[in-house]
Amino acid sequence: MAWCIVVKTYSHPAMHEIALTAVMQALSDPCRLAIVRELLGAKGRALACNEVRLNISKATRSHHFEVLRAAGIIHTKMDGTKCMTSLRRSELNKRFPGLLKLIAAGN
Amino acid sequence: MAWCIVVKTYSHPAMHEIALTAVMQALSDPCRLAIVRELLGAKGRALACNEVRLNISKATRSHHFEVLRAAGIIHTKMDGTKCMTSLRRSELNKRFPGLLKLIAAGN
DNA sequence: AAAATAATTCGATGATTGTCGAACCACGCG
DNA sequence: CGCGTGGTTCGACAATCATCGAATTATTTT
Repeated sequence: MAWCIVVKTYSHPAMHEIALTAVMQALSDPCRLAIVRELLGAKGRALACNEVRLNISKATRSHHFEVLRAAGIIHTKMDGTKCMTSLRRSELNKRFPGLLKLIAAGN
Repeated sequence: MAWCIVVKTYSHPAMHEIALTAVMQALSDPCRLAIVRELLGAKGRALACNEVRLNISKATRSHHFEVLRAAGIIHTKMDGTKCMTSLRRSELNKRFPGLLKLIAAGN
């Protein structure tokens, strides 16, 4: 008998594959910018997706996290029924120095 | 007899009116990013719109400059038949410190 | 086993966007 | 004056995007 353990995983692009335009695009939506800022405020702690306060449906929320993931900005990992999200801080700082600071300061 | 001297002018938003999302949005297009980089390379010298090399039609070009202008990134001024474009460098550096450096470094 | 929880996937829909050609306007020059 | 140059404006069109509800999957709790 064969076993196949199915675990949901997420694909994260390598940093060097990421274009600045993609990052800008991802951050051009107020919801997504809010998500990133929340993560910045969490000081490195990973957040469950639903921990981020947003007035949008589950589906839309999932979509925004997907976009941020594809843009290389966040990292997602399943943990039981929750999915824990964190910023790819050090990588972003290496690839796009100043970006996170810009976002944190901005307003 | 009444005179009405009609001169084409451009409206430029004040810096404090500009949201980071709008800036990100404007820079999320490869053409527009290329324009900004060209201006960065011009070291403060204002460029005529058509001086920027782009494989797009006049109409599209005009559109992109309009978007950049609305986002507060460039400043445009008529000069005879040409329109001269320059970066709003110091203002951008004040409002969004690190942004221009990010764009210049990016790749 | 059933219920509750957390999140993704799947259409669908309406809005925004990038692109273009064509028409247009203002200026400077012969 | 008429023409060329530089740029804008106006539809139009296709593509992308944000948003949602409903169906679905996986896990934990009861």
